[in-house]
Amino acid sequence: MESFSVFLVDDHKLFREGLGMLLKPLPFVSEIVESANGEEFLRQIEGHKPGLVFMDINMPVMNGMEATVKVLQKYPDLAIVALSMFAEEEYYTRMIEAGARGFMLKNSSIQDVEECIRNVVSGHNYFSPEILDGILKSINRRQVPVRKNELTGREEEVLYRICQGYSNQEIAALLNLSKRTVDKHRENLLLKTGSKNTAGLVMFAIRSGIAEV
Amino acid sequence: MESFSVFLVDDHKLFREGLGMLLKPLPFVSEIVESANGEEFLRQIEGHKPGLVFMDINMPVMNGMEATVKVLQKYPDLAIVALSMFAEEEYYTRMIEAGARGFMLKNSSIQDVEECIRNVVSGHNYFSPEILDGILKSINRRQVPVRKNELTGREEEVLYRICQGYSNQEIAALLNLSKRTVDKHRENLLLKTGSKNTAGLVMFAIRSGIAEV
DNA sequence: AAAACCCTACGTCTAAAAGCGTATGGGATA
DNA sequence: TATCCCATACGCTTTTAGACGTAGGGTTTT
Repeated sequence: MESFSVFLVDDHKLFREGLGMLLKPLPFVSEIVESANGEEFLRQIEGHKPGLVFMDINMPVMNGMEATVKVLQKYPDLAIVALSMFAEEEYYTRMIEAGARGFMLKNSSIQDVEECIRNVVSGHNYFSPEILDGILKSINRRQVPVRKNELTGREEEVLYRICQGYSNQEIAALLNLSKRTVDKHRENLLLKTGSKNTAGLVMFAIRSGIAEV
Repeated sequence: MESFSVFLVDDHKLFREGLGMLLKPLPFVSEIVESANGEEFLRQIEGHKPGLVFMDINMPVMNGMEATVKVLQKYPDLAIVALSMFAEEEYYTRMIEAGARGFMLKNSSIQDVEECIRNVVSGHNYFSPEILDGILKSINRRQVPVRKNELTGREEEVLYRICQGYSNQEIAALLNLSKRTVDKHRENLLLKTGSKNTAGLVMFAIRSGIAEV
């Protein structure tokens, strides 16, 4: 295997640096470049094309899904591995759609990472075992052929405010809308996210990065 | 400075290993021991007393606050530094109460960590700048001298169910209580956590580790 | 023994959320 | 052009949550 440079995109510096130290000794890693978020990554990649990217999902400014979509428009054969704390369906389905070749949980070992790299740079995929379990499960309970998610901009905005503790009335005032409009957005949010109440909406928002804990 | 062993307590293996790689070269670090959660840590510390502990807060089985309280009962002079993703008041106040000597955010640099270690092992404290800001702010808005938090066992249980999306009625059935009792617990939860509605409760629960994302 | 705290439980009232349906104008898209 | 999706908005009903208050029986702490 030829050696190549690796990009680490994650907003937590300690994690980036630590992972960098783990990767540096690997024989096929020639260089490591760090980015704190998707936007910084898109800037740094110009004239500096990596062989592999480890991409966090939840990041400020620009998250990993957006960055993945954008960078693959320009470099369609780039190997991207998503990094996440959570084996959450919403995450890996979106990242797979975005074009990521692998999905690793942050509680993996460095041996797993090494195996992942070998697979991914040779054109294959790699998914943490927990993710594979999740994928199989989600295939089994696929009663509805309809896709549920993908919120509209307004829905995300309303959801974000809900997580901040605002009531529909308050959100309406904030966004200059009728209270009944916000009611409707909330109704659609419950439907799309498959939640049955506010608690479910908040959990969804955090998992999908719309709200931060 | 004499050299000493360092414990890393965090449920994310990659983070542990990475931080370990960063710490290993430091001259005063003689050995690194990893634990995946508070319980494992308490087992491993027997006959293996470290000079310093980096303790994650959100962990399964036993979280960082509980582990800190317990280990300090036995080794009151142990230096413990909390590690967290979030500069959240609930976190650092609890960890400070528990007896931690420092609080670092996971987006710190290894230089910060080194400074932190120097301070803490010499008996001083260390807090990330964001934390210090938060502490100052919280002092400024201290209208109420009353302590708000510390939930009872029942309250935590109810809160946990709320995060799972259960209504009060359903929780009552689940725990064999009157619906009105659960109403009351929920009311007290709002009061103690300073939330104004369900969304706030869920956010609190996640930050404090009562619910997992 | 007294005080403090916890868990349980009830009553009443208002506000908010949730579950339905309908509808219109605008923009993108097929 | 016709179709689809989005954002906007309203009506109606039921369920749930939130804001007060009170109170007994139990345990733990002082």
